[in-house]
Amino acid sequence: MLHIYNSLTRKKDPFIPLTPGHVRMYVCGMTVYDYCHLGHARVLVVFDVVYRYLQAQGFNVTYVRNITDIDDKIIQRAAQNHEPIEQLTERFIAAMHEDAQALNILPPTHEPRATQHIQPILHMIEQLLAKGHAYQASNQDIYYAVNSFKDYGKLSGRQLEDLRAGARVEPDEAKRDPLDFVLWKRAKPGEPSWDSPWGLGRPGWHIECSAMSGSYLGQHFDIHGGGQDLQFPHHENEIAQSEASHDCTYVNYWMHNGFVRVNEEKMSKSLGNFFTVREILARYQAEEVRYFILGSHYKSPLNYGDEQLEQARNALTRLYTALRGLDRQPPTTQSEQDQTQAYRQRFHAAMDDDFNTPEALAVLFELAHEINRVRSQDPAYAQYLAATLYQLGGILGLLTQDPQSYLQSGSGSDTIDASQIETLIAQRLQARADKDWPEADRIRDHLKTQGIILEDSGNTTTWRRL
RNA sequence: GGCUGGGUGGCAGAGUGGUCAUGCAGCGGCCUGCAAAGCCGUCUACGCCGGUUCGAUUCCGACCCCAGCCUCCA
Repeated sequence: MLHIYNSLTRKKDPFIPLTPGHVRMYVCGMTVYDYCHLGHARVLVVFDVVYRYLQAQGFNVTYVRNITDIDDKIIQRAAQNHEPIEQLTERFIAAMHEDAQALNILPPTHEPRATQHIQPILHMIEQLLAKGHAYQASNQDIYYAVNSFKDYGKLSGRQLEDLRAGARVEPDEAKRDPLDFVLWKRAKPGEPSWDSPWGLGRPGWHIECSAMSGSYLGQHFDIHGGGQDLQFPHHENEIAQSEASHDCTYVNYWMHNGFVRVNEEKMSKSLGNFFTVREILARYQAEEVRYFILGSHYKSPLNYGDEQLEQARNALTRLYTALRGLDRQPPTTQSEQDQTQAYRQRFHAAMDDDFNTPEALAVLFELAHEINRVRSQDPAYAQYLAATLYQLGGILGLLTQDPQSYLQSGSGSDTIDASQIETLIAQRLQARADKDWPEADRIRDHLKTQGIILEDSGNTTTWRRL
């Protein structure tokens, strides 16, 4: 049975969806004013695997991942660029979709945008006002009154007192309590705005997720995910908003993925030490990036570096090398299933344990090893194993390429093309037939300097890129 | 200061109260014209100090160290 580490209970809880067979999941997506960086890629990949695995387990999954397309940073960036806000956000939404597609991320069921859900947002704010959980301050902004919600702090394990002690007090703010947060912000001249009972304005950040998750998943749903840094205050505030307005539990399972680090330091926009997905994709294949992300548990820190990406490349090379020449057809007969059963079980046991992808990957390597071991003596068994490897890899969104094309495709600038390589291989085969070893070795060494590795097997030669 | 997570072999990274993680790298062998790939074998571990236990890297306690959140951030 699947167990998920729940940030709310701080332990692994057995996963039982509210509706049998149906999982409703919401993940905080991006604020679109810049390109996705590796941290965003991690969220995308991690929850893509959650989505895929739940589906592989037979659940019907409604997966919602929002887009924040209105906020201070967007307004600021648009002004800097002298660009209309909508043009800016459309540009980066398109870029995000490109990155996601490259990383083999399945599209979520719904991808709601804040600006297209102003009505439900207004409705929720009205409810909160009516119930006394929100108030209009002297500056006209609407704030959530944190002290009106007795469970505030339950997700992040904080006490209101402790939070107040460390809270930064902005002198010009009209809040009653420094921890109160804005639900509706009145528009300044020139800013995008929507009409509301409290005048022209725009939503605060936290309210959009409460409103949109409610619209698509209902007031109480199964899984809510996002980066660790959203646990407080964003998710805490979402709970406060949703539970106060609906008088019911908001979410059963909270999942938070760890950060990407560079040199043991958090990769973030404020530190400026981030790498965009497209920068990385210029140097490594998308599948290698995906493998790199899944190579550590989603809650652990993930240290970014060339060495790590190269290790991912080597690891994938090993898997694809084992798969070369074998078929991806899944086993169909009972006996085929039985022969590979132990591997499936171990893979699922790993994934059932809070999506332990590193351990699941280890099972893939054991399959690869077994394939290599038996392929000459028992080709039929090797074929079942290969099909299983493809199938399990597919649950992680890996091994979707043809082995030949993976092994022969480079990431960066290739200096030599396939037909040139083939020509040289033909020349070398002749040299080998003539037992002209120095010439054969010369060609092989020459290709090696171009990053091409030759592999002889009998009287055929295959090649791959390093 | 408060609250979360962590500290595993050369590197990355799982896990477990007493036989193997896994990948890369190393070493020896097989295969090969030589390689590559692969196979067989093999070496480097569990922050520190106590405690529980027949036995602890794994459980408990203290300590040290690291990262994160407490302010926009995936």
